[in-house]
Amino acid sequence: MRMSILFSQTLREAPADAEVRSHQLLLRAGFLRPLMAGVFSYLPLGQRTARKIEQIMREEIDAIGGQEIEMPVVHPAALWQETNRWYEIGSELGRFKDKNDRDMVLALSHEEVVADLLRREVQSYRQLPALVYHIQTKWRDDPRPRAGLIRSREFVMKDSYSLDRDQDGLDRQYRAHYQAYFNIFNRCALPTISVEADVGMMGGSMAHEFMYLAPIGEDSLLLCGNCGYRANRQIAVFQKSLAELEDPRPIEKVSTPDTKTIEGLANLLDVPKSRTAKAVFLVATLTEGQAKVDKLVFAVLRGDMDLSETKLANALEAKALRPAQEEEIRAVGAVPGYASPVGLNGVIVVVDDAIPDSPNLVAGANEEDYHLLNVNYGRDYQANVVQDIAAASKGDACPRCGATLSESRGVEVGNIFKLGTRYTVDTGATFSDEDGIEHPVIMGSYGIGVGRLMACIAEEHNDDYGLRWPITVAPYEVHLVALRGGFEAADDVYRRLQDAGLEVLFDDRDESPGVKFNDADLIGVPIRLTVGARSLDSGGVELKLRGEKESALVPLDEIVSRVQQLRQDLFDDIAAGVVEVPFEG
RNA sequence: CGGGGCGUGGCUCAGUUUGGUAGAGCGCUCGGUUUGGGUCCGAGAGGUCGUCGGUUCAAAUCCGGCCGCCCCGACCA
Repeated sequence: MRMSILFSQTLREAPADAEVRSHQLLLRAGFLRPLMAGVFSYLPLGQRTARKIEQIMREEIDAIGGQEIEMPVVHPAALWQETNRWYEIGSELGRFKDKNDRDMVLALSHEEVVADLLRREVQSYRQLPALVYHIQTKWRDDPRPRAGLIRSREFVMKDSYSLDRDQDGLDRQYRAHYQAYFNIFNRCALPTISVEADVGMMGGSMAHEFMYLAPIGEDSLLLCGNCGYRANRQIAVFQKSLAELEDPRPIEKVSTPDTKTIEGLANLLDVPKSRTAKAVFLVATLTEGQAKVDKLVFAVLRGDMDLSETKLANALEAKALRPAQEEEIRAVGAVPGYASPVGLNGVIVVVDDAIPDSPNLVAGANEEDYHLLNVNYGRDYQANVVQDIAAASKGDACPRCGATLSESRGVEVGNIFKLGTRYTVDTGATFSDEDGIEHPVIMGSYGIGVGRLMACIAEEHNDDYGLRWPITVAPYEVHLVALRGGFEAADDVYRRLQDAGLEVLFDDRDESPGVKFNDADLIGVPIRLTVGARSLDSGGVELKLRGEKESALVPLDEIVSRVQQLRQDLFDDIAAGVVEVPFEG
């Protein structure tokens, strides 16, 4: 491609509303342009990198038996009503009506359509297992898009769907994806780890997320340096410190004026936070059939622990949780800052599983400026649910080995879900076994966001001058710069490199050397060639890698073979990083 | 959805406090100059100051509504 006709320009300065490094660079280098919040156009360079990432995904999913298909972006709402997701998912799901006033859905995922295909195409166990996938646009009307492609509303996703007759088959395909995903990320030179994850709106029984560790990441991860336990904080478990065993003592009301926080309470009464009970009020949206009902939920934890809203939502099978308003809390007779489950009616009480083993806690009296001493679960109040609803934190004990957990931030670049029969029962997607008995197909679903992956690669591979693409995903392999006195020779080199099958971005513009070098650094193509009077006088073409300072001078007649060799070396370097990863889960 | 910030040529911003009819740099066009790390000089094009309404002789500037964008939180590839 000749840069004189390339349909994009570099920007000297980043647009003011880009804060994240990858976002700034992708805009400045002319890979992306914004259309509206969370929606972007891909310019030629961005499109080429995205296509390369997609091709890597294609190859790796094909290698584990995937068959590429393409499913529609617009679905009839009726199909989503069958699986209930029409009712369960909120504003994130794009909805509109067609000309006949029929409800329509913009695809945010394709489990429903796969299930619909299944009930049409698959009747027999002989047709299983199978694996289908596509690479296609999704619309998720994210409440808060941010950081460019890291979190957008419209994005392209590679989503695959495994179809099996039994759990063993699902396990096999799940593990195959686990390795394929590491292969994909390694081929993109993006370091990632897998973590145990919540199943979220996909449903199902098991999920892993693939995380690129970075400060800009929005997920908190808990990691054990000793045994390798890794989990998203949403669902991470930990060994809870045990309270001293003591006999329950009688409840005692004490005056605690102006003491609304656990911190203040522990100080005032001179007890550790673990001897207090914390009350958290939330409103949970529960589905009863197709109807949504909001219920006030009272979560009780020990004062030294934080609530995991994900764990709580899972315990209640709630579709949404939000903090309760003060009026809603007072309406049930509780007093914010002095609340406790003692004596409350008409709320759903969920108690963390550390509470029954923690006797004689300090809890609110549901009366301004008073707390109760020696509150005991079972004797003084009951719960609707007793379950682990506490969030693990840095410093907590690893659930497996007891070592100290550390915390990191990560960007979720991919995930894999064991869906089981979550979608196939509702839709009647069944097959007949050898005995003619019908069973629902067992599904898994597996997604990687193309744009987010591209942004993470950009986030990982850049320096003060611009992007530094790994050769596997670089928009071009070679950036050829023509300078004064070298245009003719460069034109010849350009043709010969192309004839040899190399991908070349040729800067044939009438610009000063400084502009060209700066643009080359900004765009970040891995191999740079410079042809000018000076290089020709010294004997040929200057060859330099984007990541390195020093350059080499290569005679004109050797340039094609040298570049081919260098290109191969760069590919080999990345291939060396594609390794077997033992499955942990 | 809660909190904060911002909307002025393609981009970065000044001008708003104290109303008087819009500016700089970059980019773009033309001419010259320069030519190995964003040359320099000159000329030029380009803006209903997000939008609607109000106050006023007069509004980018003051007041109100709406829209959009960004950041922080609750949520996701």
